[in-house]
Amino acid sequence: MVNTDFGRLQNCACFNVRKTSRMITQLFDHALKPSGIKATQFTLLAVLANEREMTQGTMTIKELSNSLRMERTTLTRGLVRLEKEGLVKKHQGDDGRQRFVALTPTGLKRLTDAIPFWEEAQAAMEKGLGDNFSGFLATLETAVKSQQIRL
Amino acid sequence: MVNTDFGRLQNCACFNVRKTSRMITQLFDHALKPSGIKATQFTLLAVLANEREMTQGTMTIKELSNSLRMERTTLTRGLVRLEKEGLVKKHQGDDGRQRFVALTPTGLKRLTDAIPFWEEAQAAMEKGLGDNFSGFLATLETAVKSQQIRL
DNA sequence: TCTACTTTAGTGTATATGCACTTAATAGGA
DNA sequence: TCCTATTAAGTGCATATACACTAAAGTAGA
Repeated sequence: MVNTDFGRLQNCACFNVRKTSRMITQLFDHALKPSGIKATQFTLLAVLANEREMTQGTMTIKELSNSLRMERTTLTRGLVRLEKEGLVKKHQGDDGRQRFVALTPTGLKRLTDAIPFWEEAQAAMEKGLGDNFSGFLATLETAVKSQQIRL
Repeated sequence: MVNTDFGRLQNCACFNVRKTSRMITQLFDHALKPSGIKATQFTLLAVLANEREMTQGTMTIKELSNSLRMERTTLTRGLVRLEKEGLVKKHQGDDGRQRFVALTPTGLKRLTDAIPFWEEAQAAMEKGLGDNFSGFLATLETAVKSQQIRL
C-alpha cells in the first residue's frame, strides 16, 4: 500500500529552511542595495575583517570554507568576484598550495560603509522575532552542529 | 568614532540561516541522489502532489510562487527543467495569461519513488535535533511570518 | 632520490535564485 | 469600441551553490 499523504512533506526541514533563507536573503539584499554588495558578500568581508581583528592574520581558502561551512569551490567563485572589485587580495605563502585571503583597505571601507544598512535588516529581523531572536540563532546553530559529521 | 567590533556580525540572521540552509540542502541532496531529483525539485513535486490531493486542481505559476515563497521567475526556470524531464506539464486556462502546472504520471511516480530517500534525510534531521525538531520548524515559520510584508 | 599518496586550489558544468525588463492577455473606463 | 492600466508569465543577466574532475605542490616511505 503506497502512502499518498503528501501533506506531511510540508514539514520537510529542507523546504522550510530554504524558504526562510530566501526570505531573509531578500530582506538583507534589499537593505544592502545602497552599499553595492550583496548579503553573501557582506558575510565574506565580515568574516575576513573579524579574523584580521582576532588573529592579525589571514586565512586560507580552506580555513575560510570551513568557517563558513561553504563548499570550497563556491567560496572560490565568490572570492574571484570580490577580488575583481579590489575588495580582497590573495597571497601565496610558504606552502605553495595555499592561498591566503585578506581584505584590502577598499574592502574594509566597503564593509564598514555597509554596516549601517546591515543593521537595518538585522533590526527588522530582531523586531519581527522579538524575544525569539536569540532562540532563532541558537536553533540554527543546533541544526548545523547536529549534522557536523559531513564537514 | 567608527565601530570596528566585527565579531557581532557573526550574529547575522542572513549568514546563519544561509549556512544552515547549505548544510541541510547538502544532506537532502545527498540522500535523494539515487532518486534522480534534487531537494528543490522534490519540494516542487511535493507541493504539486499535495495540491492535487487537496483541491483536485492545478495551480498557476503565481499561486505556486506564493505558496513556496519563491520568486516567480526562479520557479519558472525550475519548472522548465521539470517539464523537460516530463515530470510536470503546463496547461493554459480560460485566462490566456495564466499557466496551470500539474504533475504528470511520471512526475508522481518519481516523487513517490523518492519519498523513502527523503525520509532518510528527514529522519537524520529529526534525530539530530531531537525534541527541538518541531521547535526548529516553528521558529522558521515564525521568522517567515514576521516579515510577511514583502510577499 | 624517486615514486606514490595526500593536500590545496581551480575548472567545467549544472541547478537555484532574483532583479530589471519585456511580452501577452485581460479588465475597466471614456 | 478603443485606449489605458493591470496582471501573468517569460528573458537577459548576474550571483550563489556544489559535485566531479584536474592541476600543482608537498609528504613520506622504499
